[in-house]
Amino acid sequence: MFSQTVEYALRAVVHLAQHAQTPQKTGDIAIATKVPSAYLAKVLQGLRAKEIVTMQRGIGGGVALARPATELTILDVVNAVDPIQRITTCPLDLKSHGVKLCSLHRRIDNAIFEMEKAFQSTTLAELLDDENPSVPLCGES
Amino acid sequence: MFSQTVEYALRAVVHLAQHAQTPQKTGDIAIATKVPSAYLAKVLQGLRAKEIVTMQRGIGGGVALARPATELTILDVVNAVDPIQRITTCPLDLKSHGVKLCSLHRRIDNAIFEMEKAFQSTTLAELLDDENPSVPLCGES
DNA sequence: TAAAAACAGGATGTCAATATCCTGTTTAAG
DNA sequence: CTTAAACAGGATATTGACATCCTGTTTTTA
Repeated sequence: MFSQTVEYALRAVVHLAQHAQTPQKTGDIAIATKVPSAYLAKVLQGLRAKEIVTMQRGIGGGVALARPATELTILDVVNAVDPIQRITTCPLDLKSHGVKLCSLHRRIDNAIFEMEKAFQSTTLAELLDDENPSVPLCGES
Repeated sequence: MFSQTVEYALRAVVHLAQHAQTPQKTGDIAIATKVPSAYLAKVLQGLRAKEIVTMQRGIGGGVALARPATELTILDVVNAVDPIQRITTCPLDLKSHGVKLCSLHRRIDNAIFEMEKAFQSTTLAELLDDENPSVPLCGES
C-alpha cells in the first residue's frame, strides 16, 4: 500500500520529533529506526529537498526538523517522499469523460482522498502526545 | 497508490458487468479496457483463481463474472489481485509494542482501513447505476 | 590551518512488478 | 472426428524501487 521509503521517512521524522533538542546523526537515526543507514541517507536528502528537515555538516552536525512538530503533518512527510497521486483525469484517455471522472475512477479517487484526509489531520506532535502507551519507535526489539 | 494490476482488474470486471449477458473474449476485453491483452490474460487467471470470474474455453467461450454484479464489491476485486494489507504487528518488531501498534502505525493502519471501507461499500452494480453521466470505460478515445 | 566529523551524491547491484511471446490444451460446432 | 476458437501457462524481457558502496565536499573544533 505504501512504499518502504514512506515508512522509513515517517520513522525518521518521528525520531527527530522525539529528539527535537539536538541534531541527530544519520547513523544514529538508522539504528533507532532500524532503517539501512546508506538508504536512509538518500531518503533524508529527499526530505531536505522538500524542506521537511535541515541537515548540518561537520562536527556536532546532524539532521533536524525544519519546522516544529506541531506544524508538520504525516501528509507533509508522505508527499515529500512519495506524493499521493489523486486521479484527476481519465486513465483511459476517454475524451467524452473529459475532466469528469467516470464512477469507477471517481470512487477510487474518493478512497484516496479519504486516506489523504486521515494523514492531513495528524501532526507529528500529536503522534507523540497520543494516549497510546506504546511510544513510537521505543522499545526492546 | 494502487498497482497497475488492480486498475486493469477493475476495468475488466466493470466491462464484464456491463456485458453480463454474454461471455466476453479476453481480446475484446483488452481492447475495450485498453489493457495489454497478454497481460490481461494473466490478470484474469488470477481473478478466476479467486473465483471472481469464470472462464470457458472453446468456440463461444470467454470470461464472465462468477457472481452477480450486485454481489461483487470493489474490495473483492482489489483483494483478489493485490490484497490490501492491514498493519497488524509492529513493523519494527519491537516486543514491547506487542500486538498493540504505536500511534504512528495505528494511524497509518487507520488510513488504510478508511480506504478499505470505501471500497467495501460499493458493488459493481452500483458503479453502473451511478448518477454520473460518464459511463465507465465507454467513450471516444 | 589541520584534521576529523558528518553529510553529498554518483555508480552499481538486486529483486519484484509489469509486460510479452509462444506453444499446449480444452471445447464446441459442423 | 476434425478443426478452429479460446483459454493455460511456462519462459523470458523490461523497468523502477530498494539498497549498498565508495569517494568527495563541507564544516566545526582545537
